Amino acid sequence: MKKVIYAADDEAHIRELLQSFLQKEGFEVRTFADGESLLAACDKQMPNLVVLDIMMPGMSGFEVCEQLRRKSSVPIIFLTARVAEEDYVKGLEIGSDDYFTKPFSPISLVMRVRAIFRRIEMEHSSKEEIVSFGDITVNMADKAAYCDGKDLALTPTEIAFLHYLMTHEGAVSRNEMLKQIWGFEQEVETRVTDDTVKRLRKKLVAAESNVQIATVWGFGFKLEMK
Amino acid sequence: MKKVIYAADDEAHIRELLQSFLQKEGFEVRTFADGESLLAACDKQMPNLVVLDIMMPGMSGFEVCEQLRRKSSVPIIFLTARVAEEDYVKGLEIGSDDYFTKPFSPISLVMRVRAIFRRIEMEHSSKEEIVSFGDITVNMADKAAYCDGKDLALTPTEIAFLHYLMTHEGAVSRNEMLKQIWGFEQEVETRVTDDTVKRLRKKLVAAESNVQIATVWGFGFKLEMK
DNA sequence: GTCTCCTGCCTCAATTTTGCCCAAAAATGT
DNA sequence: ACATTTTTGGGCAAAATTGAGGCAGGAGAC
Repeated sequence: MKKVIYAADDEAHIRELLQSFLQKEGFEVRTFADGESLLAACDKQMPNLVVLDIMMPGMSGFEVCEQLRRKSSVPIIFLTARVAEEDYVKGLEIGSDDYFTKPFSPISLVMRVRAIFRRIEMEHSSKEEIVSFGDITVNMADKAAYCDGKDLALTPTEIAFLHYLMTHEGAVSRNEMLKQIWGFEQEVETRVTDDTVKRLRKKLVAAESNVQIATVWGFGFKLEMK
Repeated sequence: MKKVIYAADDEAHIRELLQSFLQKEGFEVRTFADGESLLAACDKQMPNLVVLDIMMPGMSGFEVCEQLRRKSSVPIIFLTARVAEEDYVKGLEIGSDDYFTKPFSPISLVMRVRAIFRRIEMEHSSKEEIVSFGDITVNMADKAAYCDGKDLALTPTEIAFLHYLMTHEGAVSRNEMLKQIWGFEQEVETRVTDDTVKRLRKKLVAAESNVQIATVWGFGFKLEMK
């Protein structure tokens, strides 16, 4: 899914510059000659990032920013011809993410945009929810496991089992599994772990993963790479 | 709760500068003369933000960043004496958040730090009024949802449900929904979520949206694009 | 008062998961 | 080599979960 970027600037050649450089990076870009039309477009669909010139006829970039901030925390980058510190400070105070002084280096702008998106994605994916081993990735937020990006279609028990194996170094005993995943007190046959392993193995083989579940004889299981 | 900031720089006067300005802003600041000691401190307690000089004896700022990124997505600001573009790019590529070229304006740094924290808080408090996913845009101010700009005519419960799904990454459990949208204490049948999903799906299909609500078996739901 | 719409709940059918049994295979001990 | 213990894999059916249609009470509009 392409990231959508809206940009407002009254100077046509700046709009062209933004359009061409950001589009070349694979973003979907829409430019506007003034803040009002950008705001109107946001009401229909909020973009993933906004670039605002500060000095514009009609609403200033600051005013547009304030309006946007009532509805959304979409990242905003200001463009300014003035270098006065107070503008900079004011811009950041009302919630912008960055600013560039004209003339700016397009490559720097692109880099900054990518840095902002990377930051947001990192915040979202909150790291420890996603673990990987070999070509297998388990995403607990999605409650799903993937092999090379392809969904393995695991059931709740299977996901829990695999995730436990992946987050615990070395071999894991059957009793530990029964305690952690099935609940200690439950009257389940000790062999249920084997059932889950059986089904997991089948799905791993079907997906041609380079990961396999090895048996630790008389003890439990551990993950291995072929 | 004070935000904690760690900073590493081999130049004493830079450390003093950072210490005094950031402390004055109400942050808890600890400075280190090299990257190793900063990493060691992170093992004890991860700060809310890290400032790294790139050129340091021992580990470079980049190396410290790479180590940190294995454990955390803590925001990182680089300080550099060099203006070469490749350094900038490299720094951003390995997941930093920003950079400053020495000599830098302390007030600018402080502003940037506050902007980063503000951004994180906004992300967290997910009180977004306008959010989009695929061709769907939900505007909580209007209590309306649009598919490509066309009103979906959703009811209050449906709007709340869809908005919650859109503002929460990954799958959402039925219990979470019941708690957040129907209110925990209420004695509602667990299946009411299914009812809302049923009705939402019907409207999404009718609007020919590229968004669909996927079932996470035994857990809840999540948004997907076709 | 009447009408419409929203929403929770019920039921039945279809689907999926999962614990269990059993026989064969593998590993271990004597 | 032989007996014993453990693991494997197939198959099965009970249990759990979900989807769709329909219904009715209640809030709000007219």
